[in-house]
Amino acid sequence: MIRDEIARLVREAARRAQAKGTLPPVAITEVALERPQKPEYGDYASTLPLKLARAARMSPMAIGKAIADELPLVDAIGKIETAPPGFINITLNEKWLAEQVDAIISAEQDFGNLDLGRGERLQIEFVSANPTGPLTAASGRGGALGDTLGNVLSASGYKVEREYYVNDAGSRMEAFYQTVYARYAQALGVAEEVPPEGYHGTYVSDLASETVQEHGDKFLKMPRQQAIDALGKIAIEKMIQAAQRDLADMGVRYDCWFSEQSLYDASLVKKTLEILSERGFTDEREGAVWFTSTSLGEDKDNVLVRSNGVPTYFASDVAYHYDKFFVRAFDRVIDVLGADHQGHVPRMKAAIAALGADPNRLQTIVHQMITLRRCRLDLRMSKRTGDIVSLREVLDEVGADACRFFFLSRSADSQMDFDLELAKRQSNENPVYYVQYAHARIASILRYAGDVEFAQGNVDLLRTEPEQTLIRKMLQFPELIETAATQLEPHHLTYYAQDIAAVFHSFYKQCRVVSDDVELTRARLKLVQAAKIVLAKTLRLMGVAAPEQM
RNA sequence: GCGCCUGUAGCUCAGUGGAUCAGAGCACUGGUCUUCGGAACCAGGUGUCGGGGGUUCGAAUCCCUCCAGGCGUACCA
Repeated sequence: MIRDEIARLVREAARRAQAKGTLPPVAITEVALERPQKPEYGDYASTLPLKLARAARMSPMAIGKAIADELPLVDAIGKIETAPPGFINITLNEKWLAEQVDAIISAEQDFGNLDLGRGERLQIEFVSANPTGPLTAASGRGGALGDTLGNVLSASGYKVEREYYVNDAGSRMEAFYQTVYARYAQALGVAEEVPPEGYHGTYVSDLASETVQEHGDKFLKMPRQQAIDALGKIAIEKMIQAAQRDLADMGVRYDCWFSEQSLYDASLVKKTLEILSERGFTDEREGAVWFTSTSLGEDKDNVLVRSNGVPTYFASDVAYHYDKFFVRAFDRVIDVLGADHQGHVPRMKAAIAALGADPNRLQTIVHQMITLRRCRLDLRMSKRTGDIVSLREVLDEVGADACRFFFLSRSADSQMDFDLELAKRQSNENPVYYVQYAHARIASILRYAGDVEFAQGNVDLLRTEPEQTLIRKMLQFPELIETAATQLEPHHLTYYAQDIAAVFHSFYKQCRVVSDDVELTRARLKLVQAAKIVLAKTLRLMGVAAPEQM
């Protein structure tokens, strides 16, 4: 991308200045170009002179001049200026900018794609909510983040696999199974109590009656424990399918739904425990098996196998990550977690190190909690009490597009309030509609232009300020992808989408596209076409629809 | 107690390895339209960047500390 190209030129210019002796031979630090916010400072600015000043024992302005003198005036660069206290400001060339419209059109949907990943195999795991209840609105945040990040990383040259870890094993299962059995029995008029540690939400009753409809009372006729297991499995299957539906309706797709139970079935949990043990990272105390993470700098050890012989969730999760790093051997793994699981991160990293892999191959995105409100009241989010707002409800009320956009529009680090009533009431003012409207408007212009043939349009005519501003904004797109991919911060997309929509609307207001001037019409149709490509791609990465009309 | 995250305009929030960092949207007020979609455009900001210290030529950004909130800190997941 052009920014990196210019950074390279600046670095080379500095080296040339050193070769000539106009700049002392000090180490050239990384040339990071900034994007000035004021147009008069150009498109890119280098602070290299300020950074070198101390070591070079020269005034930053003099360094700036020495470097600027060596900068070649390539096609892309229109103007080079040094500005106090020591900036090198670079303005892109108008003609070159105009020509980029053709470049965008020919790149089409590949515009902005990068090759940061070089084909590296990367797995991103997200949501992975317990299947013992419906997905909550909170899962929507993980879904939007994970899916969008997956899109961005794919566009950045990674070979991405998306995965949902299904916790279909472990101690919560039994409580859920018991609950299903009780509700099933109740649906058939048999008195059974939901255990206190069971799941009290009404959805279990719904599941039970559904099962009665499909299977009748046959489970009451078999041995109790057998019935509990059979009913439980049916119910879990239904819950998983519901989760798949919810996420699909939000535009989230997975390559793999990975079963926790399968780790036990394949004896991978056992094997992983053996490896940890062989490598000297386990200890037996009070009848339990511990992972001695303190030896790896952790503040505490963690139980792998309880004194009753049952492995903990942590044990199977270590096995799961063993599978990720050693069996399937992904180069990189990203786990998207809610803040309520943040404590899991350090011990998981320790476990990966203990297994013999570089823990830096695991990255985590810990997103903060969301607080749901309805009519100013906080809503609890617990599956066990059943007092939840489901993702389904949010999708139905707010719509998938607005929902995704909203979840994405804040950095994962910040908590967010989600007032359902507000989200509904404001839906017409939601930024997502502003962005989609810009896309629909573009589509409309292209429809209006009808059969005007503009493939041969001369983009060199696009020299006015609104046109050039739009082009500049489009050229920021690859930089945006890079930021989102390297920082793992998809929220920047929503801001960019609003920016480019605003710049387009402004251009539209000032520049008549289809007019009597045939040549200008063709050139501007090309610009509009390019804007459509960029806007549509931005929306697609976010998983938001780019409507032709609305 | 300890750990992670957060505190920026009335509200919701951006601000990518300091300088060219005081920003956007919403809300509010006032303008713009004889033609391509007005769900639009243009104009309007006196904010101790939670408080206080520190480093520096320069800090919303880095360090320390205090305050406030969220989440962790289980032989739960």
